[in-house]
Amino acid sequence: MSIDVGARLRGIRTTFGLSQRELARRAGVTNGLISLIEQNRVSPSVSSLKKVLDGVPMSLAEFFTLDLSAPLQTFFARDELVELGNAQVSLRLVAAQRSARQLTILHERYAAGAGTGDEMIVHRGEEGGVVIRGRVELTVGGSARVLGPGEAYYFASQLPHRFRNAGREPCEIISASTPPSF
Amino acid sequence: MSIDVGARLRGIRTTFGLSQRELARRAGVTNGLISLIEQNRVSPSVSSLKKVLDGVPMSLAEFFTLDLSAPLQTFFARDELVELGNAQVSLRLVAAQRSARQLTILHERYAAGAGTGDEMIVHRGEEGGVVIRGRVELTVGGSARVLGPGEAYYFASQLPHRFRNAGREPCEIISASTPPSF
DNA sequence: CCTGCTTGTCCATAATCTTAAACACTCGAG
DNA sequence: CTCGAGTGTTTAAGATTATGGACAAGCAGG
Repeated sequence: MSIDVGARLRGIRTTFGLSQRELARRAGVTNGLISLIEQNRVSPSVSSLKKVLDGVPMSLAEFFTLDLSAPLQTFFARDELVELGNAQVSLRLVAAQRSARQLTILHERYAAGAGTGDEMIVHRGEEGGVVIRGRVELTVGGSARVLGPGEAYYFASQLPHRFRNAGREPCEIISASTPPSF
Repeated sequence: MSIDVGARLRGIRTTFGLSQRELARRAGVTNGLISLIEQNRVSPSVSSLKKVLDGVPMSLAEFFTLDLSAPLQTFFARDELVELGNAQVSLRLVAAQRSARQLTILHERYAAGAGTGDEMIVHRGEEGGVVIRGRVELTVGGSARVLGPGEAYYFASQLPHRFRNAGREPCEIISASTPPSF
């Protein structure tokens, strides 16, 4: 048995903030079983393990796919964001290292007068964001609007869209889109 | 027990062309156990299932990740390739539907009648490619197909596979595999 | 028709897993 | 300190799984 089922289960349970008894209650098994499994003193039957994981909840596939040796990074320092932009437009990607991302989260910064260009952008998915500094002119479909700090947007990315810094100081946006384009 | 472990195991075993006894011998368990598991008359312990899958070989993660109801596409017609390029650069993506790809690309060429030999190849990872000239007979798991120029393939390398030039002229393939085996 | 080899299934028993209950420990409140 | 409620662990007994062997069916060759 090369796979340490016990350590996996314990790691998952503690990650979810559950006690053995609480997990056992949710799963419909006894707390003793959880204890024994976590100590690798028994190799649970697939049906038992499934019952236990249902209490998390988590699928068997997820359980065995989980890579405990390289836990996914949760927090990212400022310089851990990956810069995708240029001198005028800074696009700093969150969790670029993560392989199976569902979201692209960007910290965007536009110099005065800068923007995404005259060409309208069109791609799949949806995107949204919040302006945190400066004034941004956002054009989506036929309509345009200037957004200031605290204001936000959300639209289907199939609609032609364009960003432009409409002020005299740099502006910043936190944006998110799915599926990942970077 | 919502997951049909028995059917999965049987499907995998037959795909690999193994009898219950042969798999049992490789796995170091009894053939009776294989039979009982496949009939879902027992829910094997994780350690037993691991032993059985080691005889294939296949990991627990792969076993539970396998989607039998919607098998991953193996063959792609010319128009099933997804174009990712533009007017200047054409990028036609193979198996765009499949998430989490990590590929290395090869340009392969087989002389008339040549191939990878009679032995089926089995290794870890995934591989795919495009035929650009000639005709190639590709056998993957139980199924075989002759692919011509513009057609493509993509499959998990754990499935026994074999390439053979099925035509009278040399054939060429642009292929990709992961992790790099050569 | 046999013989020999293969296949998958089934059964009694041995081995293992699961339960229920008790145990020891920690922590905070009274 | 003492109590209560929480934690994880342990153990014996009951439930389930795994084994080793027997069984019937299918197939190829003599």
